[in-house]
Amino acid sequence: MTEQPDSPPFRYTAEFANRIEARWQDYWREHGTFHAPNPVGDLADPKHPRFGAPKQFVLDMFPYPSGAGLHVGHPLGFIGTDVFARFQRMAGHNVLHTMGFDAFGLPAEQYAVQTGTHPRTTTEDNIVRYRAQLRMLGLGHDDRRSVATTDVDYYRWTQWIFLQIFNSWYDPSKNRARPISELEAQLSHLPAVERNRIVDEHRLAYVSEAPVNWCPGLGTVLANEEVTADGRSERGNFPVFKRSLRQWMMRITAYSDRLLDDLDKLDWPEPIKLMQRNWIGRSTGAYIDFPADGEKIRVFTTRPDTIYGATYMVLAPEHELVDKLMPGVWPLETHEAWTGGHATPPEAVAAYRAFAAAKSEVERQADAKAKTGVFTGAYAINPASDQPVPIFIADYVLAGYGTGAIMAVPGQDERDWEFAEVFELPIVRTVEPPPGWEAKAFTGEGPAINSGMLDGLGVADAKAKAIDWLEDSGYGEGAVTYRLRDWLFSRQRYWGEPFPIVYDEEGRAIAVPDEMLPVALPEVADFSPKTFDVNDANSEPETPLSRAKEWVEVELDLGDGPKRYRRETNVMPQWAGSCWYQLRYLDPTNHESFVDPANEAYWVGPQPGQEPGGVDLYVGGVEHAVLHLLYARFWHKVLYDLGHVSSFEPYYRLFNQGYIQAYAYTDDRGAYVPAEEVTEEQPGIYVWNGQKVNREYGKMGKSLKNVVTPDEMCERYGADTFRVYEMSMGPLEVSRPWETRAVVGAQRFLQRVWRAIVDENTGKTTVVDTPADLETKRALHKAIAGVREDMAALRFNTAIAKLIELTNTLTKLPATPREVAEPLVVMVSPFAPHIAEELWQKLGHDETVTYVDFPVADASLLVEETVTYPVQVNGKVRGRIEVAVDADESTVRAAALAEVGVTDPKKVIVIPGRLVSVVA
RNA sequence: GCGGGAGUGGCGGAAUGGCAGACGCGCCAGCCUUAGGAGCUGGUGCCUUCGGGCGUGGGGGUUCAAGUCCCCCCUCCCGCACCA
Repeated sequence: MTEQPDSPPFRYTAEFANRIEARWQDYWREHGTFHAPNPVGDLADPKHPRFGAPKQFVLDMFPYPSGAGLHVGHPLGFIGTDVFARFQRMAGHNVLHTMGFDAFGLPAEQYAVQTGTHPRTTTEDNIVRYRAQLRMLGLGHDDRRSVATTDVDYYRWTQWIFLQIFNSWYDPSKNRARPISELEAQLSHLPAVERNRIVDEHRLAYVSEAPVNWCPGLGTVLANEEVTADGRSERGNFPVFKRSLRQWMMRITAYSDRLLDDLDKLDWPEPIKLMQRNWIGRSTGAYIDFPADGEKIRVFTTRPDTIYGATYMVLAPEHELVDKLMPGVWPLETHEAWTGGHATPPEAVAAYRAFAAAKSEVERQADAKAKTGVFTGAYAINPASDQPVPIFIADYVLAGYGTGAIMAVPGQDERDWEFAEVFELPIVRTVEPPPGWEAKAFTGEGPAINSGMLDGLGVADAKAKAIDWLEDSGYGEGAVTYRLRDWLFSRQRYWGEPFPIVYDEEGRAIAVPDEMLPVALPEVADFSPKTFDVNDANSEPETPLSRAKEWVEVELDLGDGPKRYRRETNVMPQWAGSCWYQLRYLDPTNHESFVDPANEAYWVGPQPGQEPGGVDLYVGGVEHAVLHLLYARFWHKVLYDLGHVSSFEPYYRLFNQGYIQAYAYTDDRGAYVPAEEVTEEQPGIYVWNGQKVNREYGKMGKSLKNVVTPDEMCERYGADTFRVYEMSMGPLEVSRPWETRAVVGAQRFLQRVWRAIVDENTGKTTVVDTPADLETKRALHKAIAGVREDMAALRFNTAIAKLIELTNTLTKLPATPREVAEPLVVMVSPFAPHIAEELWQKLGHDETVTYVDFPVADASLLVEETVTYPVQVNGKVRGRIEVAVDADESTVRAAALAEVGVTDPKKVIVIPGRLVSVVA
């Protein structure tokens, strides 16, 4: 943006802003302005003005330093936390705010593969670039505390925490994790081999052979949370297949109840809590065993009260008992519809299995309405009614949930009803529907019928009695199941934390002892993963580290003399590093432990009114609702159980910022055209280069040709303007479109602030020491009261509106009184810190504005002398009256009636200070 | 299908049940100016016969008073998706 040569030399232009911004950024760095003092250790500083003050730990979600760099959407949350952090400093808090980098993971590796450079090189370059972009925005970070997950000093502790998890087990009787040594002690009477087997089966991090999500396109397995509903990888959108593979798992399911119940103690948005609750998916009910030909078919049900209505059973097609129970020939008089037209049960079952396996996830969901299945030829006995019930297989029963088998109760379950209709199975209602009920299955509340001993009981009582009966008779037991599965923790990639695990000759996983940490990621000739055809479900994962032979084969002395071991060649998933980073921020230079207990207790320990402890404000996007946020809570709880931290939740208050989105434009061929060059010729008619183009709304991205970068905004307007614009364009939690041309409004505001205090021609301050008039004082204190409230509630957009209003009253004055200028500068400083520092200095102060007290409103100036009441007649404003603020109700009433000329009102309502409503 | 969130000027958005549209963009008029992607001042919901009328997705309701509370419906976004 070019300025006229004759513009005044001290006008607040973009160039001018850029000059002072660079200067203040240097100042902050040199003075360590944003260093937050720790209670103990390297970062303790008793001379700091906030040493020992009440703390505030303000945290941004760990960014991934992408090769594409930042666009204007990325810093929205970062600026929000910075504004809040600066406000909290001025409100007297010791504020910890910093930023590190979640730098391991697939994208870095993929980018490195594409460019042929080492992931470390690209990652470090990206971090450098990211840091420069962040610095330019004037973020008040304590840069001493910044960490990257890829730092060896950092992942040394990630490995240490992994070993803590590996070396512990969950004791259900104590409902917490305990050191594995305590389990070993309990089992000391057993022979070593058996003891080891039991111990290894109980570890919170364990190896298991189990069906996992294998993604050939990425060459790695994925966690359930990383697979979308339609069976594709969240990253890259490649097909994902279920394969049974030997993999590392984390026993997060042991924590299901605590992860669920402790949500109630957190200050999080309800939708996020709900998403976690749904993901964990606790259901309470019972296991019931149905005898069948010498076997027992165990089902899970949430409605044990309806057992008398179980008229058939359904197993998942892959259920292990199907082959055992299935007879070679159909029983006599088998219903034609049940056989699927096949001559024998084995043929029918094989055909159905093939049919079900061929369906994609998408097809299966699309077909959810039409129930399919086939009779196995076998019968079980309903233990309550003693009736034989046919056993079907059907794909509406999922192998992965509950026991992979259900008792079908068509009377009280819509799916079972539909299936029963298709296969002409008997339907028995065991809960009496309300009179006039004409629909099919009835899932509501009502008395039990056709249910023997349960008849007449309500649903809850019937459930309890049914469970008692099951437990007494040995047919089952009350039970709770969860949707949550254990967390698949290994990845067949290069760019991740190596496991601190070796295998001995027997193949037993053994922890690398603490003193041998870190296990550094070795250099390899080829760090690219073995790639496969994206649809090659039968391909075998091959880890890049397995090719580093001299690293894999290692001789170690683990206490019983030097022996040969083989290293684990999987690496940890990207989520590992972000499970605990906020703790490392607290004590980043500590070499003795991952965080000193005193520093942990000070920054995130339990507080009055904040029982779980944790970060005071955590800001980030909603996309991590069930991934990072669930994993990090789990790790934190393990650390808590083992006594390493005093808080039992990592993030006390969570805030989801919205996204900045953008318009993109396509021409007739569907090709994107540069959004910057598109003009709106008429409302709704967009033109580029003389041709009409179509507008779409969504993400910002290179391929959409609509990226706007903070770099370019800083250059064209200055960082302060950019910050003010982003904070003023709407509430932080709401997504909204970017509009470059509107940024100028923020610049005009800062220019007016500048001009209210500084002469544009001389650069000298123009404030006067004469007191402000009463009206101006009132405007100031009204602003102070409002801004303070808005800041605390993260309502930055309305806070800025109030500052603009205050500034606009000042521009009408011949000169700005100092007693208004100073608080204005202080209140502006969280949003526009550079210009605020510059103005603060011009007002004669030597020190940074960072630790100046935020103004407090004088309550006496918030009350006006007179108040204007609108007078409504039958709900419409018909006039207004001005009366003394302390006028009593009858005075107001009389004045109001006189004003609107009503002599005989039916009713008059006076709302003190608000309005008068007359019913005529 | 279930659950959650949201619908307010041309646009982003303000409004403890109490004057709808704060603040900003854009637009209009004026000032300044060498012809402005600059600055300043003022205006700007819609309709109007200039009295006023109508307006917060639609329709009902509660109330002196509803964007806000209640009921029904529509649209969009997000999550889950045959979870037994």
